[in-house]
Amino acid sequence: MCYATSLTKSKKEIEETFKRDFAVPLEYQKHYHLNGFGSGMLHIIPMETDRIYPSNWGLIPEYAFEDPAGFKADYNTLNARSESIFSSRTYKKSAAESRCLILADGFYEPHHYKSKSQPYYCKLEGHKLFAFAGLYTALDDELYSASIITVPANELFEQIHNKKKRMPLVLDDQFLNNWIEPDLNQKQVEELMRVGFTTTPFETYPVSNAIYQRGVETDVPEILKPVEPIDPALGGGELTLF
DNA sequence: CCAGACGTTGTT
DNA sequence: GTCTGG
DNA sequence: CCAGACGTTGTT
DNA sequence: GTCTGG
Repeated sequence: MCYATSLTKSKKEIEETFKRDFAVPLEYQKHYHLNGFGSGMLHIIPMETDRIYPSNWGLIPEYAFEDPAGFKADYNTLNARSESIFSSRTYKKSAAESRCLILADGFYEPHHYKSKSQPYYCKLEGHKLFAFAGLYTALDDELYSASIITVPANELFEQIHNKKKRMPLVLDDQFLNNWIEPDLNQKQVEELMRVGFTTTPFETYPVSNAIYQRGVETDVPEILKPVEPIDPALGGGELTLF
């Protein structure tokens, strides 16, 4: 998936880590569980801006600017598959011209076991900030829309996200600036998507199924508390290296 | 040719 | 706006 | 795990 | 009978 993320750090820590300021500081809010189907904002660094901007989650292509709500109702663009961004009518323009860094410090993946599902919270060692590779369009001067790129799951994430076996493209720190360089050609972007996934170890553990329920306030610190795994083969809490 | 798609993977 | 499918 | 599919396509 | 999807 990657239909839910977290960004729990302070404005100051985010600005220091990514060495850029918030363009619209008042828009920033921490999120412990930001649901892609909700209305909470992502925070992104669009190409050639050098600042951090709020962004709706779910890229609205330019051809749909007349009716963004109608488009959202018909098409799910929370994620964009790396394999098809250059052939997709919806994503190709952004793939070539409008890539972004999507700031986060965690995300949620569903794990399936005996016809049940349990979400796993996934974060980097030390709960460090990181950036997803993303695509965007500019809705106006201060608001964007964006999608998180997904790639085939690696050895860790195919155990966790064991149904779809996909994972969001978490960029290694060394590639952050590369991803938003304006003059990359298709081959270079494709190479970054192939080799850009972070080598930093992940820590993953199961959390409450409450994040699947409607009408429950899940965007609270307690949502990050580990719970008992339903799958005995996948322990929780340990550092998983790969 | 023209109408219609254009997207991805979630749970109860 | 542009591509795909019927 | 268990239920359900298991297939291909131009028509009114 | 065996694979896929939920």
